[in-house]
Amino acid sequence: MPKEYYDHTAVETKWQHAWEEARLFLGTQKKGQDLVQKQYLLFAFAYPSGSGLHVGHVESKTALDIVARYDRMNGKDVFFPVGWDAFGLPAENYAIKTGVHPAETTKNAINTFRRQIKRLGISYDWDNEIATNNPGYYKWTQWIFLQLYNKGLAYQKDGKVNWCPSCQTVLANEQVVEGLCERCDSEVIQKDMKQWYFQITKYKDELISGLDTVDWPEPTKAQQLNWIGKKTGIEVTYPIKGSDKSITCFTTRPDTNFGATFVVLAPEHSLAIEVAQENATVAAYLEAAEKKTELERQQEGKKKSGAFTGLYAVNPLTGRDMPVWVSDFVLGSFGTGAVVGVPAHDVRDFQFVKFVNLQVTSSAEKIEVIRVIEATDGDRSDITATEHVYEDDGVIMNSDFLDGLSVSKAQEKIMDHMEAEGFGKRVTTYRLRDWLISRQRYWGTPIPVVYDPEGNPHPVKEEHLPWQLPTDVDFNPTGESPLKSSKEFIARTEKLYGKGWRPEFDTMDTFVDSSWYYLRYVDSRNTESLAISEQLNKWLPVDLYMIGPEHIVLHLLYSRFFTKFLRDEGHLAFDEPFGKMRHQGMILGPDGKKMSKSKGNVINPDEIIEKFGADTLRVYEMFMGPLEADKPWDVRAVIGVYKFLQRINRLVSSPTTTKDEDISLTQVLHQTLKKVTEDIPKLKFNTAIAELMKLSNAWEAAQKSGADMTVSQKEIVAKMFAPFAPFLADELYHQVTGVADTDFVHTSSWPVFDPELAKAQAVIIPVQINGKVRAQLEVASEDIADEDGILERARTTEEIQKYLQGKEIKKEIYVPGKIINLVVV
RNA sequence: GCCGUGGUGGCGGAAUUGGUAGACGCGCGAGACUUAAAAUCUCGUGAUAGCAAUAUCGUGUGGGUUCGAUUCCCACCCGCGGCACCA
Repeated sequence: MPKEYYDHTAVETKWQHAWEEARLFLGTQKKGQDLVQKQYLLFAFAYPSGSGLHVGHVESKTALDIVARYDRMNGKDVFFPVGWDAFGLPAENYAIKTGVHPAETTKNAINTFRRQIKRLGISYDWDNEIATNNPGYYKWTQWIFLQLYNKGLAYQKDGKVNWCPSCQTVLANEQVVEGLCERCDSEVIQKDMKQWYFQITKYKDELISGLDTVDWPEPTKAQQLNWIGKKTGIEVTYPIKGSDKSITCFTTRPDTNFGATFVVLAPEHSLAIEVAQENATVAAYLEAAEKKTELERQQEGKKKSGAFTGLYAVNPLTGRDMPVWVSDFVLGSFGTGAVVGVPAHDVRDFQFVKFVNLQVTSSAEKIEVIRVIEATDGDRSDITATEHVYEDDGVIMNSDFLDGLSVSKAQEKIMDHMEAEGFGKRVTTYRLRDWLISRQRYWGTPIPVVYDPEGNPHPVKEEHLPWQLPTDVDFNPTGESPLKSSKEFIARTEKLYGKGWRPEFDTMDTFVDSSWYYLRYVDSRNTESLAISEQLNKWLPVDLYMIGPEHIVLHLLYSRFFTKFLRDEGHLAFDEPFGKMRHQGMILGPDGKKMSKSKGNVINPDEIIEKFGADTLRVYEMFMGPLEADKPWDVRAVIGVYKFLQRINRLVSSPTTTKDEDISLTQVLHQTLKKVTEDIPKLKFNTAIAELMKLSNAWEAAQKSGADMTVSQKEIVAKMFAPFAPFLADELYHQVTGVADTDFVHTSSWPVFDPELAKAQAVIIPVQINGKVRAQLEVASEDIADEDGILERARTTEEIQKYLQGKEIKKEIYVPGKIINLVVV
């Protein structure tokens, strides 16, 4: 490094230690104290992975740290805690591979993360650090379980669960990705087990309505809504011809029911199973369908298959006989497990008809396609190809008393009619299912339940909490819960509850741990309660939550459920845990692809810090682009930021050559201050940094002509850098002001810009002829309202005159302060 | 297939209640300093044509609205993320 460069390592370690020594950002819980203006900033609970901090962590942590430092300088009470989502499968899998105990792995990983984060200069309040594997924490995870249990919201249920043969554990439906295990990509099979569930569905309607009260990105809300999946539709009952039986189908499009021409049962439907007793074709089909995995059924989605039951259902609207088929494109778990087919207005139905009509021999068995909606372009032609299937809005036709109505009006009318005639019943369905929390794993919070000798579950007594995770455990997978191998665990249970009693051997889904951590922070060392109400209601809800898009559905939904439950229990006085939420984008490798070890495109933050310093890493990542966008890493651009910080250091720390302000430089300074002040709360860090770069350019130019900033102006510059490059900023602040090393730029107050100085002095107004810029007018800012005068000037400008020769001005447009357009012919 | 989201120079990006497209940075080119290099500084840098002034084109593609469109409307193409054939 050249001599004139400041030594980033020396500067950064110096201030890191000075802040630590001064306990600068600690003790912010403020128990028993009033708050000026609270600002609870929360970073998504991080899993301390063995590979250490990732540049993606750096991005979101830095973004929040900028807000934290800025808000503190603006006099707010900032609460910015940190903790670890420390239970989880990776540590257990690592233990299985290497024999190193998960507790050991986790401790080491946390130490690494802690060191890296401190080196980055994130101004966390480490006093409140928590980790979910700490008994002092999971005591309260278990306590919440007991509260849910007492209210009947934690219950056991038998049923098919997703079983991952590799992880040897059960997965929630939500954790199965395209039939594969979310974590290890093994194919998931179905298995019967007794499991613990939380009844999140109790809150389904409030989980919907609460979204109206939070400041979240709209697409995030939409994803939550889709996940909950509230749908209003109608169950229509069709009698079966020549029988006293009937089939009930659920549909959201009853408006198309005059075009219904067939019915399909899921292979799991009871009637299908009944028919299979005497119909060999159907029996064979059911057998084949049962063998298919969820994945196969998905993959074969477009390739329809099925078997005819020989039955006909009667459409009461038309009197038409509708053949009843069995097909696995209909899901047994959704609606009623039976669907009425309208091939003209549903692509899947049309494809099924195509399959059937190729299959059957007699034309009487072929299924008809009847159009009942006229397209918005007036198209009423027959539907003969998949591309013509019309699923959109339009005008109803071929539908007796519905003809001429819009889709939505027809839906209301037909549902009224079906209910009045007694063959339909309006129903609301939800996609959301209860939350399966049992895991047959070691490295998690033990479920606080014991079983009496008859096998009946009983909650662990509260005085026995924390119900400790045993350590004498063989965590190698055997297909059974690892906790079964602990002698201590069983002995403990018998000692406390009696001979023949057994503990629950399953642990909880780690999503349970992370569904309430934001509550614990505000009173993190409390041994009597999960946190006292006064602290909870003082700090929460969270004012800014920064999480990656991968947590949009599950974590948020579960956290919101816990918050609502604890509110109902009287512990919380708010309904939603996270007021404002924003997402950071992904930092991609230099090749524009997602970073991964296998692609070899991973950028290690430690290396960047060593070469260029934490300030450079921070400023670079903030300068890459908008926070929420995915951005590729550019190795060379990092150096550009490094040089920029070196230049700022040079400019601020060089001897001040003037006492008098240079007015134009002062104006630029205040314009910069205005922009930075406005951009930080909007999280528009990339443009704020661009503005600071412009300032350094203007400053350098001013120096060449003999001008300089005054000492107090340099102080403003140092303060503006404090949120972005906190180490350099403190170094410069001390150089400029000469304050003692026990004072810090981070405890100084944010400078206030002068609106007069920040205002542009003169406005450049482009003059267009027929929309093309031909000249520019410089107009003093006090004159911009003078429309006539400005238009006159525009017309008489020399460059404009030549375009007006022999032409007539048809129209003159003046947008004050923005543009002039002369329309000529 | 469905849902969401995005597409702007060689690259990252800036600018949208419709008003000079390309701020800022990277890269590249030329120059200054230097024995030389590094570092630093200066100038230039959307494309095409031209010595130049300048002209024309230009924000994924094709239309439309408008005095004026990256921004609004319609259709389409491509990338990314998510997914549950959800009736």
